[in-house]
Amino acid sequence: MDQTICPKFEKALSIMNKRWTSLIIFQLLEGSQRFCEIESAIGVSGRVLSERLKDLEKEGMVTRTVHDETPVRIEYSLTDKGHSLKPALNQIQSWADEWVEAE
Amino acid sequence: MDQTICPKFEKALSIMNKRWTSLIIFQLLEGSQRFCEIESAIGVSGRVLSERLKDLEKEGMVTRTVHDETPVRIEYSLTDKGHSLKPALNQIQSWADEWVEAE
DNA sequence: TATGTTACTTACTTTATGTAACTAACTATA
DNA sequence: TATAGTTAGTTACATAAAGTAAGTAACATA
Repeated sequence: MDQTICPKFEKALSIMNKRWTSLIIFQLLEGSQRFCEIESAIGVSGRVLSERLKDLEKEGMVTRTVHDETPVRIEYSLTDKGHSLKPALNQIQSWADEWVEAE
Repeated sequence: MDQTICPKFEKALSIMNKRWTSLIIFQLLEGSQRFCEIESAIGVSGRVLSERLKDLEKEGMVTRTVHDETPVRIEYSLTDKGHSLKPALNQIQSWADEWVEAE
């Protein structure tokens, strides 16, 4: 285990490479959304979504807002840090458009 | 499980989000390297590295070249498809520089 | 003959994820 | 008042993926 790779870059990948994380952020780039919306939009299980949203909150990338309506409405939205991943995700999208074949 | 997300993008993420894949590609952006070099540079286990390199070959992103020396030397290098991920990885690097704190 | 080299593979353990049922805190309906 | 319905989770259990460490093939050198 050498240390030839930038630790910030490694940290970034350790966040983004966790399954579902990038898709959750991509989804939230469309605007704030509630738990069940994210769940059904990207097909992640509630168990993992819950885990990821907590991680992303800890990383300061996502904000959780409780609206005291009935039934309770909880909104997840991106912080500036979360939003700033947009160019990277767009680059991945461009790569996909050019290199990934449609199924 | 809706289908609101571009399938090409999802496919791209399913490749890139597999643990170690992005780091392997990032490492190979420096030039072709052999198995044990990649292994020690990024700290991936041989078991998984072997698996990932096979996947990446199947996806047409990595080429495996055998040099009949003693002991045998096997070089892994990026194809155009693999190399073209550079802008996306650079964007992640930029994001990391701006937003990830040094430890 | 024993040791060293690279590039793996195999067997086994630990961790991560998927699945589906369950809970809390309410409201609406019968 | 009991029953069912809502969202946002959590829990327990099963399966899949990754880590660990030893083993193998095919050579060469000491």
